[in-house]
Amino acid sequence: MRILTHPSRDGLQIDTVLAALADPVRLMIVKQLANADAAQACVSFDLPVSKSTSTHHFRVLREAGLIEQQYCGTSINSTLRREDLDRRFPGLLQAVLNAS
Amino acid sequence: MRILTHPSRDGLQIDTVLAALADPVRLMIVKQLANADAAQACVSFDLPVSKSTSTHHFRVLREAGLIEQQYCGTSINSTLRREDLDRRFPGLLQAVLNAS
DNA sequence: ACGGTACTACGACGCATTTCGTAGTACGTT
DNA sequence: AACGTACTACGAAATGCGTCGTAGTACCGT
Repeated sequence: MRILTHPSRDGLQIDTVLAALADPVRLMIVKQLANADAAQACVSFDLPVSKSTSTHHFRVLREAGLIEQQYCGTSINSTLRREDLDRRFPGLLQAVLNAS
Repeated sequence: MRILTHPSRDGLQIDTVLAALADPVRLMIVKQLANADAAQACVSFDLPVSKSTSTHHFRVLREAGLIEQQYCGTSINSTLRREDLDRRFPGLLQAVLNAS
């Protein structure tokens, strides 16, 4: 329960990334992260689902390589992997964030 | 069996578009369409699934607004809705096509 | 040590999606 | 009219996904 694994930048797959973004709840998370200046604890997100469902979605995002999560006390701080995403799939993140 | 309905450009939803792109078979179709100079009949696609499954995926793409399909004899010619997509979600299609 | 907070693991349920085969329709050709 | 081609509709099976509750772990504060 101490180490969270993340895929490397070169390991990001377009299929996985698109699938991760294709869920409305996860899209909310990504948008809230994009608008945040600092890292956010999971608990600070405003999501219309239960705690365990949140955990599930954060895990999907992390395993797809969209966010980075690290422990900080009892919390987990999440950040958007902007730079890695922009390098690997230029324009993708911005296009999704601009939408709607 | 004559008229195929397509969503309007303003009716395109980012969730639906991303979900449509998140399937490997459908991504193949989109890529093959992007590389084609002219409209393609469904039969000319090289896909690792059965005929009825192809029909299903083409329908999903059409209903998401990614492709346009029109009857042409016994065939259906499909084209990518590049312009509509670029207007509605600038940069998205290109980013996906560039990936991998 | 105790309690509280933040998150996870697990199992379960319901629903959507992917897949296919079969049967059928529409159209062109002979 | 008869046939072949291209695609669709429908139903069925398998799989996957989103959702949740419960029980549990890890950490911090008192």
